[in-house]
Amino acid sequence: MLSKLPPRERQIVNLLYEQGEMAVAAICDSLPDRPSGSAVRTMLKRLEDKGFVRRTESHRGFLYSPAVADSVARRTALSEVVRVFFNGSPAGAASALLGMSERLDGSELDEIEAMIARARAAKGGK
Amino acid sequence: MLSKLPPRERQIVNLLYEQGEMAVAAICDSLPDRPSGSAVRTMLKRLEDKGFVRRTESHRGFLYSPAVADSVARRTALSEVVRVFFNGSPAGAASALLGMSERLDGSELDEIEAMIARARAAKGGK
DNA sequence: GCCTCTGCGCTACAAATGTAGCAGGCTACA
DNA sequence: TGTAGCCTGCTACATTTGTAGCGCAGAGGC
Repeated sequence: MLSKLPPRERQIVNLLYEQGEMAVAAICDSLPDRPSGSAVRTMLKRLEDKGFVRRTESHRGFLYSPAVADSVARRTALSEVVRVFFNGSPAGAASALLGMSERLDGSELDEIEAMIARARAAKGGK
Repeated sequence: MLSKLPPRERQIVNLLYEQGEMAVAAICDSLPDRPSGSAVRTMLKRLEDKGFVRRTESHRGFLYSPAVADSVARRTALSEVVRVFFNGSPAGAASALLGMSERLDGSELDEIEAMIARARAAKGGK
């Protein structure tokens, strides 16, 4: 559903997913072309209305964070990429992903191998 | 750079990446809310100007296709998802990808395992 | 207590986006 | 060969986005 957002709004939501929680000033600083605070506040309002962002009162002003759970947003984003660019094949996307990273983290590789093993077991077991 | 496109334009480009090459009528049919042909043509013109789409004359009208190579677009899209949702860890994303697919294709799993092996070798070899 | 400094919510407005209508050209076929 | 059907390129216009300015309210310093 993030794909329905206009470019700037998406940038903001992306930032929030990256950082988890941000104040307006921080958002301005992290955004290309440094928009004014009020510009960002307007977007955040719209995003809040659309249900993508929620805010919590903090000691100094508000803190904004994504309203859609990370896990859900991740799933949606991955699904879209898989559908559009990998002909619906998650394994194909995973393969490309591993291929494009220069150095891979050992423990994560372990985890992936374990997943493959499990997948093989499930398939063989049937 | 697809992230700079407004929602509708992105939908169209996504379609083109999925299908490879499409006529205007087919695009209309595949799009939510069935926009009119002229609406779609306007977008395609804009996308062409922006350099995301190119068109080739066909026997009957034009055929539209993505102007940015699939491989490049894939990379870009994956990078963004990885950065935004997986803290920059491609392996993490790959892991999530494998976890979310119900049935995995055997030969692709082989390929992934081979990649892991290569990655391990490269790391150990240094 | 007063004054600055921040941050907030309007309001306003230019630019971009999303959509449709219309007239013209080319194809095919009765 | 006339005419029905597509497809195209404008042009026009409503809506949405992107951006900024203004005035107000609470937090601290002096």
